[in-house]
Amino acid sequence: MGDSRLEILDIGDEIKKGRWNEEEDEVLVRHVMKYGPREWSSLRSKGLLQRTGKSCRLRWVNKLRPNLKNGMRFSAEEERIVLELQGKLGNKWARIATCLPGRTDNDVKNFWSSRQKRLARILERAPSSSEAQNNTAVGVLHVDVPAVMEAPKLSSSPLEEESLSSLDNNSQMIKIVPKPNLVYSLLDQLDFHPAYEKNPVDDSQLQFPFPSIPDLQQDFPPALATEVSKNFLDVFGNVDASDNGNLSQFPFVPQYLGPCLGGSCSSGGRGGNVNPAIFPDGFFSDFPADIFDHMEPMPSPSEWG
DNA sequence: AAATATGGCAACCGCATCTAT
DNA sequence: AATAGATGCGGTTGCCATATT
Repeated sequence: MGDSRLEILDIGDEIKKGRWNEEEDEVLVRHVMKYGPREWSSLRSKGLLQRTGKSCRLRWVNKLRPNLKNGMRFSAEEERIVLELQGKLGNKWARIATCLPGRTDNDVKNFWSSRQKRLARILERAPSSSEAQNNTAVGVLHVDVPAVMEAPKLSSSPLEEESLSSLDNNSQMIKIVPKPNLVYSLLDQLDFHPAYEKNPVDDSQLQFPFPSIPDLQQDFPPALATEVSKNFLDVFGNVDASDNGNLSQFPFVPQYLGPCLGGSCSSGGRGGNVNPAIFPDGFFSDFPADIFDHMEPMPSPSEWG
């Protein structure tokens, strides 16, 4: 293939498709650090990448966004949640993913479809109904066990070992699976620091030291929270570009509380994962489940005035 | 050892919805 | 209100690694 940058130059205005390389990831991450997760099309219009805006967004959302559980198998609990919610909601993968911190709609979709394929094959091989009548127990075992109760394989790959080891024992904080390259070092900055502000920043500013999250919380008490850049919240609260409505809930019902608290995934808009890096599992378990039901949503940003 | 099947995943496509003008 | 562009979602495809025959 050769140097991918030359490749991009060679193809002129053509759209590049297929796998992303490290250089492209780097450009994309820098874009997000500067402008936030939005204006995807500008990457192409500025000649930075030969990718469509959609492709850029997808790459960010599915692979580069902080706190994704890349390389980790679905846990038994995650599997249970997917099964339950798919039963309730149908194929609303984005909705289901909001209840699974670190998982994307694509993850959930892929998980479900491979599960379905597996089930279909098992059913294919299962004894016919007449055969099953002769040996019901075997038939049931073959079909039901893998479909509903299959135990998760734990730590089946080196990558997964690495991922699991990155879980904090007490807080279950999730960190990016470490990869020794520039993209991930940039992402490390994104993970813990506000790498960009309302206005685009110079590349020279995209480096340490940034204030830590606790520092920011001190610096931006709730009453001043609207001063915190939307870009910052987009990343740390996993808010997507169009999530103005969810963002509006900050600070009283922060985005990273997610739509699933209180036992309901049906309220709330798109996006909105709990950010485990900020609020570890169990953080809210001390509160009554319906505590947030009694809070009124904040007006949307357009109404902030 | 080679061929085939399977699982897992990344990324594209078309359509729907949202937002800005 | 109409339109275009941007974004989001769900379905689908194709590639690659691994397991099985």
